[in-house]
Amino acid sequence: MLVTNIKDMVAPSSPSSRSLRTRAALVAAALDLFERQGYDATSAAQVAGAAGVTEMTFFRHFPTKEQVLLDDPYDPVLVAAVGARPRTDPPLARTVDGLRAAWQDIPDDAVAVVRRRTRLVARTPSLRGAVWRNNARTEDAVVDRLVADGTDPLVARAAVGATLAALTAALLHWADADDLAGGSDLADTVRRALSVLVPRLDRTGPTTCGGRGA
Amino acid sequence: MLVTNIKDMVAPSSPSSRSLRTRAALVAAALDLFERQGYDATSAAQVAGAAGVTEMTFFRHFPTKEQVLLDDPYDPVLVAAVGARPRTDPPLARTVDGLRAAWQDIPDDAVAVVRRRTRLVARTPSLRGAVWRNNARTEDAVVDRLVADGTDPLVARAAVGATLAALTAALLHWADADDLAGGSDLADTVRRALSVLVPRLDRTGPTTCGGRGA
DNA sequence: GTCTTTGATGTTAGTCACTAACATCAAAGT
DNA sequence: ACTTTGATGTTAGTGACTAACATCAAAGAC
Repeated sequence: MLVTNIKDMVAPSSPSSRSLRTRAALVAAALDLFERQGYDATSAAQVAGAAGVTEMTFFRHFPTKEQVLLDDPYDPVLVAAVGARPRTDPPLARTVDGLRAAWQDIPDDAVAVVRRRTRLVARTPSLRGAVWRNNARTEDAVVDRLVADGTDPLVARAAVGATLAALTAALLHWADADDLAGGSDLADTVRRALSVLVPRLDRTGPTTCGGRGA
Repeated sequence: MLVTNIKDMVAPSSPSSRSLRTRAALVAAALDLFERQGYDATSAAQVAGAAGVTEMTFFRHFPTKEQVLLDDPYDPVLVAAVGARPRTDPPLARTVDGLRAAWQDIPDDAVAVVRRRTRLVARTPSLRGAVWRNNARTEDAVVDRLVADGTDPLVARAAVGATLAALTAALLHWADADDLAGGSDLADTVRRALSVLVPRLDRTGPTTCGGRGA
């Protein structure tokens, strides 16, 4: 059992192209079936079958049926965006401004897939819990960053939890609306929801208060 | 099938004392077993058995295994507290002040049971989703109240979602701490978390900004 | 080109949350 | 006593997972 390559010691193995293809097929089949017949009415075995694979293989790629819908690796981006805000800002302002920056410009193709998934979540009550379990990961990551900069843990939890809640409200609201309406712009919806927590300064017109500084 | 009593027309039936006893036994057995051997390691059938009843009966009283832990009917209290705040206040301030008022003074016996349950949730990752599914009910109720008063639906969702997130952060933080420490006061923890969103005015010392008014 | 290794997949069998259909029991009213 | 009706039990089934073990297929060693 000799190790023939350093790479094998670093990680168990980088995912093979075969594995990646299977995973992609599962995600595609899941989105398709969920949209056509509903999330609850679709079994994991059925998704696996549509992807030309076994139920067992499905669960080797995704720990739960929900996770096939929610496997975005955006956390590092958010953590970086929040961390980039001045450490002198209060925690809530740092978090809100960080998320604001991160969601300012989203590539159009990303918007499309976010929309499909969020629509499914919005109209499937049993998936709400999954969203929050997913948010928990993100929350932990951002909280760790704030705490590392000296923020009180409770304050950090409250600030990040509240901000992610507002963001989630925006996403669900946006996904639930019809595309036809003119007001269904994702970035704008996110901005409106976040400004409930921290008003923006870079805006024409009067603001309620001086803003976020000490 | 004649109706012999007006009461029978109001509700299918008021829960009999027998039903109430069974329900209480299930809750007690669940809390006990969950604390002793963990939530995940305890099956619904086991809880039912400890309560002297069948698994089927368990699910007749609680739609899911989680709900045996989370059956508090506090929603109307919160809705009333938020509704009681002046309609001229911005939505976030109304919500935060409402929750603040509702959690200001909690009877000591209620604190004890909230603590037991919240501790379980805090140390059981698989229960996090349940908390949010529970919060969703409360969120809907409070949002409806705000929207009825003319608040924009997206703004209402963001405000209420964020506030409940901060409150939940406070509860989890408080339940996770050891009782020994002096700072483990529930009401104070809630106040600290909520003041991240809206600073209080009734406080000595300088505040960052004018507060919540227009 | 064989040989070998190793990760990806299949097979089987089992647990547990939950549901539906039907039978029974016990209390409460007549 | 008789009847009604809600609470409970019984049985059987589905679907989300998990564990143990067997197999297959691609990538490298020779």
